[in-house]
Amino acid sequence: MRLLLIHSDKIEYSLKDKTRYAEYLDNSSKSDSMDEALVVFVSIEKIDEKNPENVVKKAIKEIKDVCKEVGTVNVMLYPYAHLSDTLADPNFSIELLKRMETELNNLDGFNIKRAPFGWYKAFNLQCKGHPLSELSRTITPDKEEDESKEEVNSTFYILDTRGRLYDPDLFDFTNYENLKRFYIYESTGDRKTDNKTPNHILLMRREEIADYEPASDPGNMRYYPKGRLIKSLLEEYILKRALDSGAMEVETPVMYDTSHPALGEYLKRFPARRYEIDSEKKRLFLRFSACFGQFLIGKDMTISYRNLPLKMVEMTKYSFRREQRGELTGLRRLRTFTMPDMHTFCSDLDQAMEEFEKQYELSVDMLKDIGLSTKDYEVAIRFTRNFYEEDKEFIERLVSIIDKPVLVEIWDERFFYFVMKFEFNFIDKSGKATSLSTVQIDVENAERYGITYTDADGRDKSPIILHCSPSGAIERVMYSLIEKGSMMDIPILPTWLSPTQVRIIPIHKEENDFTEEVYFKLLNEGIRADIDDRDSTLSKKIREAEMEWIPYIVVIGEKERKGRMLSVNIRKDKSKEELSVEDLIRRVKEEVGSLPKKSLNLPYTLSKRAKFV
RNA sequence: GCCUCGGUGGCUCAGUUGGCAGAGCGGCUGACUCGUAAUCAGCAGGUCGGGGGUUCAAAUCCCCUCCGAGGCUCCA
Repeated sequence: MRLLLIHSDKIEYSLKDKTRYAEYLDNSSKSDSMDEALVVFVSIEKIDEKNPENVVKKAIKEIKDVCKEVGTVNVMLYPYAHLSDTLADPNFSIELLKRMETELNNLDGFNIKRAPFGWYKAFNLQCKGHPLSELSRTITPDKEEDESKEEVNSTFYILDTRGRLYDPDLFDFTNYENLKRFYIYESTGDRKTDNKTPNHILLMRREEIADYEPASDPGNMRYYPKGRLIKSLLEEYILKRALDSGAMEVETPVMYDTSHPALGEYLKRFPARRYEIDSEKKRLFLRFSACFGQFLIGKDMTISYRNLPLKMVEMTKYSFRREQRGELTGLRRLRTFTMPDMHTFCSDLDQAMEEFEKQYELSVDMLKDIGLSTKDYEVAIRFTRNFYEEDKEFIERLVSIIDKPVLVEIWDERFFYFVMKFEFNFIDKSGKATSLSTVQIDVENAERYGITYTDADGRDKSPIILHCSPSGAIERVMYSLIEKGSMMDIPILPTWLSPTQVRIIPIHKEENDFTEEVYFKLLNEGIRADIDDRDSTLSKKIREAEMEWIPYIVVIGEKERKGRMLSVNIRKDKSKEELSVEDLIRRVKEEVGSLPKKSLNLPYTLSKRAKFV
């Protein structure tokens, strides 16, 4: 809806001819006028049809606010098509205008008039000409409130490793502080925090990992070289593990037609807020996961029961969710993020559960490599009551894999498109829970998308689909690692993810040759090393290397040069050791193991490095 | 989106009842040639987030707006 608001000394109009869309009027109202009035010229637009209540509400608020500002209570609503080139259907527009009129009339102390719709009119308007006397407003509807906003009836329990289900209020949370915080976080509205900026936000900037980009939309970050490196390593690792587990990598579009039948239905069941963009003929939305892309591929495939379980994966760069402004927090919650999204078509529930368990174990294992052990997150398993009664042992097995009590949520009946899901939740210092890995058993979408496989009996059947993000969003993994670091006595990243793995600090110029020799040996072994060649003191260089969380700091002075040994500060255990270059190489390589290696994407001498922050 | 709080050199922040925009770090220049968490001195650097208003005078008061943090809500 477009509004042009003119604060006038007087407005008067008279009707001339009808257009095709003229609303019916008796003869009494062929002309009208109003003194000292806010004239509101209105164009109702196509997009308003999506959520009329909401547009009316917002428009009324605007008009009310402007009236207050200019100090008038007289309002003339004046339909005016020329403010927009995407007009709504005329019948819809008349209804909407009438509604605005009614709503305004319901406000106390206002005098409302409305000019008729669909007539050629002559009008005279005397604008007051003060600074606020001419205003325009564009009102767009919020996305229609989700139809699925009804109450979900569910009950929380704690399930321990011996298969005992507890009422959380009766469970002894001693030694399970985080589980307790997670339960409180999930079950109550109690989200009290220390009101401080989260550690990872301070650190992501100080460590030159990521930063806000005010020139973009909120929740869209920029990544500096170190951040890009960490992110890229994680992406590579996570994708590789998914492929190794048998998934086929695909790539699907980031935008889709809002009016596609299957997508429209799904949008209602997954009510994430979308970014929308206009193309010539279509209104498109940016994907919030790779579900549609992979389902649409699946629909066109010819699948035999012999092919199942069948997995597709995509590292979605990007997924978009237009989260509410106040929900965005650093790397924890974004509007644009990177997420591995894997879907597995399974023949039946038995196969789905078998796969579910494998993917659960895969997730545990991946997080471990990434540097998050089972101590670092809490497990939630959620399912319908039926499901639990029929498959108790299955759920108990999941608990035993994690080997500590988990939070269980039991839904009275199936409410979502899935019958079961788990998530691993990182709990940060301020008690906030953030989901990382998750798998859902979807019993609805195969049918909706027309995905079928041919079973042994020759009949086409709908598969059950697993949705899996084995690590959760990459940015969230980074958030968790940084937050975890900030809670450690000596913050550190896993060696394979540390941008600089070895910092070499020569003390005098005389050590330059040996320093370079060490550097190139490390480089040749695929180890990310750099040299602090700046004109500064040793203490200061050590301090700065420590603040960068560098796992190995090598100091080279006269003694080392002559003995061809290295004095190495090992951050992990705060120790200092004398190592040969070969020993150092062996240690680093051992720690990195088969995890991805990438070259340092910064100049290898610190004197060449500019500051990003 | 709503509520609360905030935005001052690249960074972190001070700036009193409205009255000449400051410090530390970083950068640059020079000195120091250094052995494990900040060597010393000098110099440069600011449309006080943006727009409008009040005022003789606005970083400071008012309005609008953008951005950030926390909360509500929600999630990968």
